[in-house]
Amino acid sequence: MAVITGLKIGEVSKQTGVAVGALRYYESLGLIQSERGENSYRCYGPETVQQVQFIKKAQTLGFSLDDIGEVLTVHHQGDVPCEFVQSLLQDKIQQLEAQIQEMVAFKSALEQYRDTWAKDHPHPQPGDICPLIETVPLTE
Amino acid sequence: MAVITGLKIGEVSKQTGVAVGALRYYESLGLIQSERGENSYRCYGPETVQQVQFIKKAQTLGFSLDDIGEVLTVHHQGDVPCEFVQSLLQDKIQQLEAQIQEMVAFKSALEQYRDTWAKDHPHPQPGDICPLIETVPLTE
DNA sequence: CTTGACCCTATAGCTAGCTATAAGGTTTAG
DNA sequence: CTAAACCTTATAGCTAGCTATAGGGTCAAG
Repeated sequence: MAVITGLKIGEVSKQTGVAVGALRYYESLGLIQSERGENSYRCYGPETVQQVQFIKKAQTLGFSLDDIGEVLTVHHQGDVPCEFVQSLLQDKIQQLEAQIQEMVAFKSALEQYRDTWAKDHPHPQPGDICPLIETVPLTE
Repeated sequence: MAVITGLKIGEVSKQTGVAVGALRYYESLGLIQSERGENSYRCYGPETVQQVQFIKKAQTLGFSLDDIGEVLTVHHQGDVPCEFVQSLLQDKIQQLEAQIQEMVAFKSALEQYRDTWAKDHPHPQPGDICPLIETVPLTE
């Protein structure tokens, strides 16, 4: 006879390193499930630990809880979500690349301002708060 | 006799392109000031337009409203805040560089996962949700 | 004289992923 | 038997820079 080990939320928390409040939050989002004992305590199966670790791992890859929920939905439909995960990952990589390029361009712009200002300090106009910033164009 | 032109908040909004609510928010943070007419309407001097544009320009450089508040404090103390602005800008550039490096490293890690997975699809373990994600180590 | 365009304050909501708190019920160790 | 250590729900708060809404007062044109 298999011993049915129902885990209390604090035990899941200790085994995964995820805070009790966060676990309840995941449950409110439908990422994990629990039964209730007669005390109304949440009662988790041992597979929950793996599921929570799955969430943590997916988070380290930059997946949002929303993404993870979609992955779990695919899983619960009985499908293997690997293809879906791969396409999500590819999206993340592309978004990251776009953000990096934006940030590099922005950094260059800031360096331009810094260097221009260092060489050729702008002349204050009457009423100026800071002539450096005042030279920045208004982008509408 | 100089004509005293008191601007109403909607006029400042139109001249700067900044929403009325945002202007009230800036005022709540002490970034701009107003007098009140007997109607209790805010009444702005014409220099307010330049001040709001200053805020917008500083924002395009990545300064937070908090930063901008500090710059304005220096200004209101009668000092020219250019040196302070330059040091803030240098900080921004360095933070940006650090973030870019983080993101590049993270992107490489994701690409590694993607490429490893593409070559050598991991074998599902019993209970796995998605073998791809399951191979990610738990970072504690 | 009324209608619409303004203005006011105060509060709630948005993003994301939680944490913290209040106000209680349960269980377990001593 | 009591106190600590759990558990429960519900709500508020955090970041930043706002926007949106409710519920009102004021003002200008026709």
